[in-house]
Amino acid sequence: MSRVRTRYAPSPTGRMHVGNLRTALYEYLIAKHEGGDFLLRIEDTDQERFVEGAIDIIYNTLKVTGLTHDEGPDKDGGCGPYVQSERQARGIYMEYAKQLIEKGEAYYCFCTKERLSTLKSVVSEDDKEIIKYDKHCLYLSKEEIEANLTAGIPYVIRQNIPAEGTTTFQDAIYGVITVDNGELDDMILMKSDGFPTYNFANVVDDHLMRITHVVRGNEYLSSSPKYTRLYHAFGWEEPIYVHCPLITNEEHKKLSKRSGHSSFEDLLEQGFVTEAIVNFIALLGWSSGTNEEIFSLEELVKEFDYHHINKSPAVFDMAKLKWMNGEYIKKMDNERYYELALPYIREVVHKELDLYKIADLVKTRIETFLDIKDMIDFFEEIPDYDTAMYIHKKMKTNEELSLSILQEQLPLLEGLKDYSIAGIEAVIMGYIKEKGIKNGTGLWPIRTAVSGKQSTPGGAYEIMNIIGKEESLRRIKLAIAKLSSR
RNA sequence: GGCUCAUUGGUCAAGUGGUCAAGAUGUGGCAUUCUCAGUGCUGAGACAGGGGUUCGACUCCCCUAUGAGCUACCA
Repeated sequence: MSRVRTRYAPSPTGRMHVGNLRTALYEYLIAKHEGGDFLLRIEDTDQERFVEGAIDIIYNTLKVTGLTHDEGPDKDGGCGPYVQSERQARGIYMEYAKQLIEKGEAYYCFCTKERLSTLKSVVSEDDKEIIKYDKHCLYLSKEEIEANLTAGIPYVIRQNIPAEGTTTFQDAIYGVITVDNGELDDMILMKSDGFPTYNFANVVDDHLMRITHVVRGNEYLSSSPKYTRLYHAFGWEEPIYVHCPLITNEEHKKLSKRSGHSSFEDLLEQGFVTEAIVNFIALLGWSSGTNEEIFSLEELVKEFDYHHINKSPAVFDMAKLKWMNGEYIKKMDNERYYELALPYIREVVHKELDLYKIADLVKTRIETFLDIKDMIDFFEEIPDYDTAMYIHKKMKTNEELSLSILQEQLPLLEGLKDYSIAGIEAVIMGYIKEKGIKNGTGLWPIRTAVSGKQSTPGGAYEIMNIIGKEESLRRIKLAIAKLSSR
């Protein structure tokens, strides 16, 4: 068997859609699982949609996710160029298109947009249109074609698909699929601007680059027969097709920009880490068959068997991604964690506090980095809270009791020299023991007083230690004032 | 409208003729804890419907329903 070669062939049109990223991931995994090659090819045949900077996004995404390509525009492996506009400039596509014309498998078409539009027919009020080319130009004589060509009339080259018969292809996931040729449109291979369409360039390049497994989203399933016909027309061996199930939003519709989390960049902005994103999308449409769900890229390479890819569409479930992200944050080594978390902490904490300690506190409690802000804002400034917060049935405490507890603890804390967590604990626990009250009864008022929050990351000791003695006392006195003037 | 594909708990999913139909996430409860988180235990929750085939169907076939994708000089 020949060496496995897969390719990621994105169009530089903007952000990295998670569906595309998953395709890239699967392509990488299929290749690496077999020790094969993973190539990058830029499909920039649509000049209209080209977005400046999009290529950088592609490179950067592959880099940060670890999907390292073996060949590509920046890594020549002998199949270059790896950018379709450059290949177009070399006349590669036109050359092959002409081969097809000679074989009668394609033909020049000089039809204008106007004529084409008369072919459209509106079937229902749902503006569903059937557009099928009528092969008008297929019947042009050689002389007419020559005349048109020399006259410089714009043309496209269309694939010639017979009206009769059927076309069958095989997909590794969906099995054997057969369609009537009558259903297939004579699709355009070469556009009037001299560029190939995706449909054509893709087939030509996949062959020239010796791609063995073509992985793509299942929105291409219905056009696959046309590609099959192209391979047959050339007499080329078809690659193994691996069509992946669609990724949808909560409404079960194709994930689009409107969902707000359709791209890799969106997710990064929303506080997700790359490993979690990769892990999560790997599981959208694929399962290892075991109960394991947390996989590093290396583990995925080892485990990935594309035959286990699912057929049905998968909903992109943010709740589960968040959970998984939290798992990754918890396991993250501190150096990287601080680097990622500190910027978010600095957004809300401007005082001279030990931000590392705050980071430690939230590390096991956040799911995304965006969770940090609301969790730690009280370190900067105590919020204006309601004294009702001191009423807690389970802690067996209320406003009166809290007031007296705070009043009694205040002098003890004022006299405390060692303001370490252990030092604070010793004083407060000493008080609680002496009074013979529940831990919660003694601690609830304090934690509330220094945080002004119902819930906080960490307990009273940790908070007091971080905000320091002076600020702790200020907040406790404030609490006493609040409770007294109730 | 036509074509193609799909259909196991809310979601991701295991499962390929005989299972009390895994697991995860989410969700309810209990316990532990100064709150939160976490951890432990525990609960509820699924084979779209109808016909076949078979001794026996989640698993195979057909129909229906529902959903999705495609139907561009976009990919």
